[in-house]
Amino acid sequence: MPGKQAVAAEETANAGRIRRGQLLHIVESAERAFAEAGFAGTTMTRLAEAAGLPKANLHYYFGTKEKLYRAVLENILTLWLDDMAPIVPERAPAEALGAYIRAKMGHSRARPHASKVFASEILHGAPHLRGFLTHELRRRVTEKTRVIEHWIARGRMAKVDPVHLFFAIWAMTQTYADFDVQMRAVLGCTALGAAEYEAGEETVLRLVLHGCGLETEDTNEGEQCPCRS
Amino acid sequence: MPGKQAVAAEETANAGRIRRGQLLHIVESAERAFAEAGFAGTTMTRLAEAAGLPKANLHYYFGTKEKLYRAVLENILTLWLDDMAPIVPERAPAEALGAYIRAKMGHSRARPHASKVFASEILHGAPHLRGFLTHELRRRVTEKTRVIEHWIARGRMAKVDPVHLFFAIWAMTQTYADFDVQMRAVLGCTALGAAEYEAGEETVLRLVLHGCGLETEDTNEGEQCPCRS
DNA sequence: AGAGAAATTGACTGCTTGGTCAACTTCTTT
DNA sequence: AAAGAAGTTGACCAAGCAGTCAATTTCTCT
Repeated sequence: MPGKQAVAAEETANAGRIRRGQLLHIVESAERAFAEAGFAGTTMTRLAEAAGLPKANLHYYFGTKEKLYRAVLENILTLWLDDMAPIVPERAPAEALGAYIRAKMGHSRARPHASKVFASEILHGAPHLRGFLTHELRRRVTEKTRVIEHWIARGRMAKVDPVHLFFAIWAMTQTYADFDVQMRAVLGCTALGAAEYEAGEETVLRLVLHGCGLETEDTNEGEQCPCRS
Repeated sequence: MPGKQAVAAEETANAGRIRRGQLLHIVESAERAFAEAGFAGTTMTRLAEAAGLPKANLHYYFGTKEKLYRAVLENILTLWLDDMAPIVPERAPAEALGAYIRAKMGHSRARPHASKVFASEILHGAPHLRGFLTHELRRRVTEKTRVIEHWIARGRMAKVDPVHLFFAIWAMTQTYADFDVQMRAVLGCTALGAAEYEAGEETVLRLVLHGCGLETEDTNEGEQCPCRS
């Protein structure tokens, strides 16, 4: 029996081994390709080149370009929601918002292609993400909004519109992935390095924390910031 | 002679009257169409429909889809730079930055399609805007950066990285045009109205002004904010 | 009014696109 | 080892694409 079980387990572990590997490989290379040109601007031939496979092989696994694109999007969405985890009522507002901003900036740096695919999708009307936006995201934002309202009610941070605060944080953090070309042009550098990301993170932290009437960690030269209007 | 001049003037005013009108009409309707689907996602047939003209007529005026797209982009770029006009050393930082933010928010509301076309272009590597970014925009940012450094040196505002401050302002203001679909989904409304734009503007003003150690206008319940770390 | 320039447009074309398919190879299981 | 399942692939196709063109109408100026 144990032998048979082991064999069965080995079977299931083996079954679809190649499949799983190829699915992941194709989705990952497609993320990069879609980020460069968007859904409409990316051809199946280009996606095949990016994966180093013949076009027909991609169709074997995903059927259509649209289904491959959806797979790429879905791979990205989890990241999006998980970043919000630090925002819980028990934590101090400055600490929670700081952790959130750091997580978002980290993702902008580590997964710029994911951010670009997401941005391009929303920019063009989010035809493949309506459900995610109006259900999963909306629910999560409502939930986290209540945490912020709780902090405000307790006088732990300034009175700021929580939803617009999220819009601001999303915009400021994602811009480091989405608009990197513009930043590189303005800064006159060929790539955004650690220095630029650190300066960006510091700026975003400063604007958000001071805007919420909270002190920044790197400038605690004494007492708490009294901006509580 | 004066008669001949008048006639000549009338001639030049008349010559190309239809041309000018059609060029403008096509560029304006194309802006909307390109905003919806990006350069690659917008077909000449779609652009023709948007303008209410046959496809061949668009080719008569612009030659190629790419030239029409460039015309749309160039129409947008002037807006971009002109918004920065309020930022001059003579003005008070809070007033100047406030005016800049209001101008940018105003454009996001009045010309959302322009913002989306610009965003889509940069998102996909800015193949048609390299020159603008590395020359005109870079020069302008460097110039305005000096104004902010001047304010900081005089102790008129907190020490904030001026370039990243611009990145933050661009991101927060343009997101109201570019990501409106996401906002509408999260807010559960069908269109962003005056209320949403006012709440957004207030939030952006708050974050930027408090982040720069400047008081907000709507909350001057006494003295200046002492955040000057 | 008339002649030449400017503008309009339906019909067309060569090419690229997403997607199919049948022949083939490689794995997995017994 | 053998057979069936899973994976691979070059050749192919219909549809849609940007762009052309010649015939026609409308405009402008004298």
